[in-house]
Amino acid sequence: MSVKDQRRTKQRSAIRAAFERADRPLSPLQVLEVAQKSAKGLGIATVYRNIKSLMEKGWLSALDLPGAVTVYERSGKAHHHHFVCDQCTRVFELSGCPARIDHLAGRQFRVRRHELVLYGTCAECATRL
Amino acid sequence: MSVKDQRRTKQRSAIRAAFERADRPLSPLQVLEVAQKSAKGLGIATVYRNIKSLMEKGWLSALDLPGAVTVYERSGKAHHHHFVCDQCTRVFELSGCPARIDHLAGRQFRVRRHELVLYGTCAECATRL
DNA sequence: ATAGATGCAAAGGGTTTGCACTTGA
DNA sequence: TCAAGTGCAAACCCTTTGCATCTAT
Repeated sequence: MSVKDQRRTKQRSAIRAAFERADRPLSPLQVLEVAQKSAKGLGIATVYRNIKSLMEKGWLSALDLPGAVTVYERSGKAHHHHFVCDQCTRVFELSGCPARIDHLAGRQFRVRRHELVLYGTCAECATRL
Repeated sequence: MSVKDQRRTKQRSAIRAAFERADRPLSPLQVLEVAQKSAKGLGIATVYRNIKSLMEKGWLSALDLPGAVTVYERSGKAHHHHFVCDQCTRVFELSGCPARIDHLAGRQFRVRRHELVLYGTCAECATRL
């Protein structure tokens, strides 16, 4: 019974560090790129396996945005929404939430949560275009 | 250079008919199943190709909800959002759109569009529970 | 020593594409 | 006739899995 032993490996540390240092949600591929800098030879399968276990531990939350691959971020943040850049596909966190957003649904619906995603061009890509 | 000729084929008719008769958005696989009844031998590739061309013609719109495969519905509706019932998974259309929703993103982002999905329980399921 | 962790490559889903054949106009 | 359209299978992209090897403990 009991929790599976979790060994301390450099791959695991590098993956967690990638999320801890990121200021935005990361895709598995983005995690791989960042983590490979400190864990040579790291494979994508290990990234997926670790993301899965970090999800199960509740350390990570998945963001399944329309039109983009699933990205992951550390759990426990305040309610917020996201901006997706159409050019570089990076996902940014936005703070705040429009008031009364749940009122859009009529009285016949009981709203429990919502997802809001803004799409467009980020500052960096706007400069490049 | 002109618009490509569009021939009338039984496959194309069957695919369009599937959408015309459906009372809800359909996935490519669901379209295949329905359309094969009137177009024997219809292949999934043809479904994808026709969906793509119907999208380009503006006849179809994609509904890319988080956590589900992309489904398609006939276009022509005004800008709207959706409510997804957690119990029955049906998707309902909502009318209207919160003012200033795009202002959530700071000045460094150029917002071009947005997606808003409300989740909860629909009236029917609320009664049943 | 030994079970957990990893890397690689192959396998899986869903979607797209190359190609030769079919068919509408 | 002959290019648009189609079916099939292979290719792709992202994610998962099998397996032999490696390694933290």
